[in-house]
Amino acid sequence: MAKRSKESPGVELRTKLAPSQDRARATFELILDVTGQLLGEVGVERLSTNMICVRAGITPPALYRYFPNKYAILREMGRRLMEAEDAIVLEWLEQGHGHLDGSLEEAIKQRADLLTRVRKVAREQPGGEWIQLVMRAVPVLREVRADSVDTVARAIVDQLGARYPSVDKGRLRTAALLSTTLANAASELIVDAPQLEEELTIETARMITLYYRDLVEASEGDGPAKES
Amino acid sequence: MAKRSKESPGVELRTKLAPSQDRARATFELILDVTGQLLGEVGVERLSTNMICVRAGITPPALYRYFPNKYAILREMGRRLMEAEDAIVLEWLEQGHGHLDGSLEEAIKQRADLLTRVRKVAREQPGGEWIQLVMRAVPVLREVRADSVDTVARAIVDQLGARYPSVDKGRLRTAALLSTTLANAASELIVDAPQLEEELTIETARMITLYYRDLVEASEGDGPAKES
DNA sequence: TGTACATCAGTGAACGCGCGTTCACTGATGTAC
DNA sequence: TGTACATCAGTGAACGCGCGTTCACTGATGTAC
Repeated sequence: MAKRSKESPGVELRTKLAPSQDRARATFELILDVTGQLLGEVGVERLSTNMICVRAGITPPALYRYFPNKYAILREMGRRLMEAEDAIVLEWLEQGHGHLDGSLEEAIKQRADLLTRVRKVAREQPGGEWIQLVMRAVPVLREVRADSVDTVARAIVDQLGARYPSVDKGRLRTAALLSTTLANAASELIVDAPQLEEELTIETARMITLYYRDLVEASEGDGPAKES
Repeated sequence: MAKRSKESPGVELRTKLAPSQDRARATFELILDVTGQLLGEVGVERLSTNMICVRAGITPPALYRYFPNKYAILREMGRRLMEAEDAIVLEWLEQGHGHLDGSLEEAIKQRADLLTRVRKVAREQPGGEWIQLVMRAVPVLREVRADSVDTVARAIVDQLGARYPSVDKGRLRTAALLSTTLANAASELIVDAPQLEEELTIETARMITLYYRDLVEASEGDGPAKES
């Protein structure tokens, strides 16, 4: 979660009091939950603290007890989602599923599984599919997402860099950024075209896997993979 | 630009009067221009019609003469950007640059050129890099972007479908959606990491090209491209 | 186990502000004769 | 070329509303003895 210091001036994003009683914890969670619902229904720009309070059945001061403003709520939601997603990806990497030595189809299948699991986490969080979008569209929140992408990219570079030392680290990092970005973008595409979920998942996995393969093979001394 | 009918109820998105005099046209353009500037500075949610008027040096009724609300302004900006980008892609396809018969490196270079040109169009429009984001994050505007992606995807299916008839049309469409999505996502990544522009462009081109290659080769009777 | 007290959690009501939007109007531009 | 009139473009000032936020308060929960 890194650099909390570099926050843009004027907008406090940290949560305030941490709830200590059960009732309070329930309220805190309810606020996040309701915000997630509303995100999908009305979008960020029309979302307001008053609206959240009405839907949650609480009064504004209860909300302000925990959050200084709506951006802090969104940030907390984003932080949690990123954390959950990152955990899945990091675990997957540690288990060595990111390696490219076995069969191509097997590697694709492994990656498709990963994509499915990451999306499942997002779907289980109310409004989860919208939060990623919000993290990008709201300037003050971009950092949360950037941190997450950075964390994942680093882990990929570490893992694959160790396994395939001949691959240029810079290119590996670019590849990591791109594949992470494509995976996220594909998720958002599925929100618009849910009937294509399965195909999009497998094809995204294929696209990423083919690319890493080429990257690894090209650097292993036998030149660009398959020039024709 | 297709289905104008399916607009969400309650939010009018069409522009109102078309300006007929030079002064009016200048005002119209100024509004779009200023909105683009502000988009990057404050984000969609804090953007307001009053704010636009102040920056443009006009009074609110002047703005309301042409636009019913801020979403109509954003829609017009989005519509223009999508139109300009689509035109470039469609022309590129018609010139046959999307074919995959020549050398791999040549195909990648052609595609990188395309990506660069598309991005250039976005950059030339004030706030252009933010508009794509807004088109996705604001529910009422998603249709504009979806239409554009759809247009491009269709063109790709037509072109490649004619050239490589053995490729399954459904898969081709999925591929078209994915590649378009990746290209867009990469553009947004470059906003955050401008120093990586060149690498990200070439690697995005590589990723897409490798994928199409595999798709085409796999269906041309010799099975999956390179199983190991 | 009961009670007094401290702390935590949430309420009711209101505030000032900037939002989107509109009214009745003035000034600029174009056009007919 | 000049003038009268129609239309177009933009102004000044205001509106009601919902926004974010805060005040002084009540009720709920936990704790010490």
